[in-house]
Amino acid sequence: MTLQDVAKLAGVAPITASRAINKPDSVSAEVLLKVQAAIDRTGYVPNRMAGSLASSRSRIIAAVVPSTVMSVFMQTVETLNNTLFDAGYQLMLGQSSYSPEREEALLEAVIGRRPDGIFLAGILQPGKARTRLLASKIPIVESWDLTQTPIDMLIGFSHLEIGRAVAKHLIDKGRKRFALVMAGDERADRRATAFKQAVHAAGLGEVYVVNVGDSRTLKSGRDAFVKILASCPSSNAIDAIFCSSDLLAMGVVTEAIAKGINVPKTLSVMGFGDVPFGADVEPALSTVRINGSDIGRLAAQYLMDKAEGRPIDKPIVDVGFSIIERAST
Amino acid sequence: MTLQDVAKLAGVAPITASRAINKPDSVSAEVLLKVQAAIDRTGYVPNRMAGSLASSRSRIIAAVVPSTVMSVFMQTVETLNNTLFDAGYQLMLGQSSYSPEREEALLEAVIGRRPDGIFLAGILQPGKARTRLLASKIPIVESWDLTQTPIDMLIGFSHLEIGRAVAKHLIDKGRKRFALVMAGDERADRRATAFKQAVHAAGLGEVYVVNVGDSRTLKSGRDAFVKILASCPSSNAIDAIFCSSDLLAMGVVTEAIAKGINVPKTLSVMGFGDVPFGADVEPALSTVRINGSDIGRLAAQYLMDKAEGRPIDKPIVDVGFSIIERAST
DNA sequence: TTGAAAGCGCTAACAA
DNA sequence: TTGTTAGCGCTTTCAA
Repeated sequence: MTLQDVAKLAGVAPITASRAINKPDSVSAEVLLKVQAAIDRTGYVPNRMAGSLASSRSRIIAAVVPSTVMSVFMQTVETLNNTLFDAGYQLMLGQSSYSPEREEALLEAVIGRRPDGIFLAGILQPGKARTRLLASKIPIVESWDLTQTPIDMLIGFSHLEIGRAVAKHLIDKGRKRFALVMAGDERADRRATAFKQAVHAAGLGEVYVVNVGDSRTLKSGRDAFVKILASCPSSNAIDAIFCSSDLLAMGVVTEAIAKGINVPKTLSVMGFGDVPFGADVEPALSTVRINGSDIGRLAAQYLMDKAEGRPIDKPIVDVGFSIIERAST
Repeated sequence: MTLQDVAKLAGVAPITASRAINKPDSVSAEVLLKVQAAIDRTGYVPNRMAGSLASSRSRIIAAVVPSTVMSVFMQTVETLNNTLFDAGYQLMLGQSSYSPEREEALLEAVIGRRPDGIFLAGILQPGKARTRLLASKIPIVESWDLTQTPIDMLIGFSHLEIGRAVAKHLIDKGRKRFALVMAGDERADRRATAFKQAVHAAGLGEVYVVNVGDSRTLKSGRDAFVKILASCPSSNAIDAIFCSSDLLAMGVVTEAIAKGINVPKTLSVMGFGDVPFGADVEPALSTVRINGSDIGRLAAQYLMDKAEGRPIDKPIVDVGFSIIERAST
């Protein structure tokens, strides 16, 4: 079943059938009816692959994320996908699994598909992939971070500001002894750095840091808190912990409660990411909220606008964040 | 940059350059070197869209899931995606948002892309989309359920058996008064039905059911438990609850603890899906584990095998499930 | 092992 | 409003 067949059945030229399908307004009512009838009779589904090749417009957007299971990026991807689909686009999804090599291979494969746009969770460091992407002229949105030199467009927020804001929040609560529980993640490192600076600027002591590596689980949060308890003298106990994800924070809270430590009376715990159920656990988790849906929606809009030749008036957007104060602080 | 350009630069015919790229073994070492050099010099990335059209092999697999955020299907999708990528395939991801209309539109769009295979989270009910899919001859894996009449291939497990197994587990623990907390989901309904039958067969009383509709959140679990408390006389209180997802179960547990009810002493709670952190909350959550990764890996294998013309010797596979007993029961 | 010719199924550009 | 022609960038088929 090809457009040819449908056109023949409808008694029109292939291009007329094509127009009836893609730009129904540009065709007479009579033709529209005949083509529609032919399609219904044959069950014809246009081959978008061929259409893409002929028009150099694939109507595919690729998204590259580090991971998809329990990932803070998925809300963004979901909204991105839904927004794109409603506009006639499809999403190709790639996972880099936090590996730069894999990310590079992924990007190479992605370029081969000639997508009309690429969404990146994060900012791409200089390297072969970045050079390729730059050369490809494909519209690109980097995200979840800020930089003066994006490849193309950028929709993010400042991790430094977050570190400072969280420190301020905890200091305002009267906390004095801080710890950080962090996954091995460059963005988390920057939040941590800003957090430490703010703590020092307030004249408060050393910040104790636990790095959980690539293990972003609730269990790691529990383990990290055990480590903190073991390492810090109870005479001068940690009274506030900022974690690089909500799941880690929930682990810390779980372990603290299991050890009979009151959250938030004795210990404040703060997460990052605002998982959907953070408000409903006991105690409800204070956290940093990023509006992932906003990023997804805006990214879809930007990518489609650029692909369709519309101008982007603000290619770098800071969507900000909110400190969500709940029971855990 | 096209294959033409690269071929000209290398001093060979386009088809020879194509072979150097795709079947390096079928080409002399000398040619390989020249083509490789030309590619390196130009930064050429083959246009897979054109290749797909010419060869009728897109090396794209489409996956359709109800949702992606906090969804039990994501482990499957992640493994599916990784397995495919390692074999040179890309994944297109569609979300039906639990809407049959959207699913139908999605499937239509998917067919238009001429994927080499389609993965469906769940079983497709008879209807227009199913007919289309059947007619398209595209390899298809349905999943997460069992049926005698799949569209093509099937990798799943029995929801009836799960309902029975969970009932047995709770009855064996000496529980007598049961409730179900269920999202509006046909598969959950079947688990519920089998659960109720097993309870009745054991001579135990009516099962109290709370339907939370489309709200699969921890909050809904909490609300459901409030409802159960309000509706069931304390003289004959519910002592075991089976939930249609782990998140709902955690909500029930959270609310129970908040109300001073001991889990599991006074109340047993069982989830479904085995979220990654279920083992690490307090109390650890008993649940039904589906090996999502196995499903994803096998689905990728089946889809690629069929796409590449290899025979499938067992097109219907029951991957089973495990009852994971933890502290909450 | 290499190449020439033809064509995958569609749409852009132009003409009627 | 409709049609003709040419071609998107690659691979298949067949021949050398």
